[in-house]
Amino acid sequence: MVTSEQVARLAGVSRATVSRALNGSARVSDEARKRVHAAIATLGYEPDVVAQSLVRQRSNVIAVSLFPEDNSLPLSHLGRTSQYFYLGVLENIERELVARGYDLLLPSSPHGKSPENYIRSLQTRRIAGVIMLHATEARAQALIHSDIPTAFIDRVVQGNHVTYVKSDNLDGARQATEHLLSLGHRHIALLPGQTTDLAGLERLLGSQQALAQAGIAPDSGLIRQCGWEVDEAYEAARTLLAERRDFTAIAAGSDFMAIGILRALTEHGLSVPEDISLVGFDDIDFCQYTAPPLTTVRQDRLAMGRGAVQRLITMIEGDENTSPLILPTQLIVRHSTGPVPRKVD
Amino acid sequence: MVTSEQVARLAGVSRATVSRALNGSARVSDEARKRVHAAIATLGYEPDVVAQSLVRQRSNVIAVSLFPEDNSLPLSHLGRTSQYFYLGVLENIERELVARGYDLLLPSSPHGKSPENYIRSLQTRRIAGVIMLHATEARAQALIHSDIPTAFIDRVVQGNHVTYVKSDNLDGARQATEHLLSLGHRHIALLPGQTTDLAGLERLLGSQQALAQAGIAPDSGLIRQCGWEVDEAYEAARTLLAERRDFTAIAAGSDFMAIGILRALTEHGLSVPEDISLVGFDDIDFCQYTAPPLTTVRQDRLAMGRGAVQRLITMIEGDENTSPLILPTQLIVRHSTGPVPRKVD
DNA sequence: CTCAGTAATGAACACGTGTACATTTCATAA
DNA sequence: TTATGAAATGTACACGTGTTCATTACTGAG
Repeated sequence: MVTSEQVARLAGVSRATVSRALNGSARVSDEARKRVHAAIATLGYEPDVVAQSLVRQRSNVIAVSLFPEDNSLPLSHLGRTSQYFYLGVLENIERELVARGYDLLLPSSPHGKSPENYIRSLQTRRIAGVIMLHATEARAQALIHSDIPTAFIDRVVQGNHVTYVKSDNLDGARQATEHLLSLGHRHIALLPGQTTDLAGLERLLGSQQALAQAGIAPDSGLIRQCGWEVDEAYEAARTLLAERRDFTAIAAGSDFMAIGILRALTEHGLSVPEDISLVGFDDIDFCQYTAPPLTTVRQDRLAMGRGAVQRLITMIEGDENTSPLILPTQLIVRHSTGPVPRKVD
Repeated sequence: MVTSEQVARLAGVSRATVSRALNGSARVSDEARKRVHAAIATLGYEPDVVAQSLVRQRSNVIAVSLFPEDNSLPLSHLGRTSQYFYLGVLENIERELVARGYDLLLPSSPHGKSPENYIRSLQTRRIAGVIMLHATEARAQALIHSDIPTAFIDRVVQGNHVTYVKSDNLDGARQATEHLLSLGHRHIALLPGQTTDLAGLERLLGSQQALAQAGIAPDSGLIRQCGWEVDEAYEAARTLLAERRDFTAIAAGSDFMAIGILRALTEHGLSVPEDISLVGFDDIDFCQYTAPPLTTVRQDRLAMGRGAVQRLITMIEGDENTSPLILPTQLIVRHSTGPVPRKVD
């Protein structure tokens, strides 16, 4: 390991000058600066990140929570399948962090700890900030009340050192529903996902707004609340079909849910989009490969990751109050939606 | 921040005694130990991980490479879709690391750096060890020749401080092919994936072994080499169909490839498994939700993650030569395979 | 009682860096 | 020439921990 001491010796200056030459802030003569950089290049010196973290009282590490916090449960409250969406966000978070000189730590702490211990474990690691993809209520509260800068994804929060990034779920659901309406559908079943999650609730409201605007009376029999998982949507769709409800289209709360619904429809002898139109949400990679390829609402994973990092770093660097970011969504029309079938029976 | 100094003061001992009481090795009187633990509980003390890393000359951080190293490319050489498989492995790596008191860092270093800088950046972070899911040749070589303990996944390596974990791809492909043979198939097309990757090569060889053992002459016209991506497999399958080859089954190198193939078959008016049987590889979550649900070969992601962590930690703790781990694979029969169709034409 | 030996403990240094403060150098104006 | 100030640099301390080495307390044998 080559240290700044060796660099100083070779450059014929003191260690303090080396440090100043690197961190730029203080004034160093051009002469000395040049010699220092030459010595660094010769020796291949890189500062010891650990020692820097100790003396600066802060590391360059950002903790990102991707996995469920309780490892006794195989599923997170948001569902295993949501990880596939968040993986895309994570990848963009990673790129943006690296570009800005930060490291990414997974997970934020040992599982199963109390919120207090969770915060403490972040502190003993000198974590500079946190990005929350999956957060339990307890941890979210703990972070909000701590002074650790945190960016939440898909969760609305308020306070100092805290902000959030989310998609405009309401508008996305509205777009999807309006698309179905424009195809002539009037009886549209809604399976918006877990409405105790904000995302699910907003997707439900967005669809309802579009229906109301089109002058369609709400039919509570066509609204089904269920979890985010494929199987749950599958079961909900089966129930809906068994009840012989009258509908020609379904708006799903996520692509994985749409996949479950698609399966239920197919098993029931219905074809998509000839008999029933189907819209998903998220635009995961997989959508293009279902049969038929899924019409869906795209969430901008790149902007989500970048936006979270950019806002988090702003907070870390001192700007305590950072405005949240609401990202536009975009309807992607593929082949799971079509015109209303003519009534045969 | 509560420090060991405060604990020492409250317990009425010196800081050295506190340290010894925590790290166990040296002898401390029961009396003192008890007072120290009481003080720790009262104050809620947790050791400063950064300071520990500095003095121990080693952190408790394991770097895991999940994402492609060159962020100018949207795809890794192993393909974007392989991330979905490795995400499952990563989750198990994370759990096992946390259970053993280690942290997980993503990524291992800034992108686009030379192998020398890559190693140096690991060293300045005092990284205890590395798990490689996606590795370019240059980085793999750099790690092998460094003294940083490294566990490779799906890559065979030899040397000190280095070991690997992989599935028995050969046997898996053999199982899949034997399954097709047992259903009466004699004309089996092979799309084993990227055969410049070890996994692809082994899957090809496994299938060929099974065919040879059944006394079937190799038909090079039924072997198609292509990349791991859905689209590549889709195109390869289309070409195969356009050539009007005579086959009743396809063994794919991955589930995502199978999805592409399934699409090509469906578009060509063929149904699975009535006309053509199809086997995948990996058993990603998605397999259950294709139409029809995919017969495939399961790789044990839990054992893969655990095995890599367990072997890595063994190396970190001093046992330089650790044997590799070859994991058994398991055929999962769903509904994409069936008996040979009777010849109609 | 004395001496040796051992268990327990504290003082002090080391890890590699950033930075406040003191010191030196040098130019400029009175 | 001398005083003044700014610019550049070096010295020394701090960050929080682990660990060596010296010191103290205590036990048991002679």
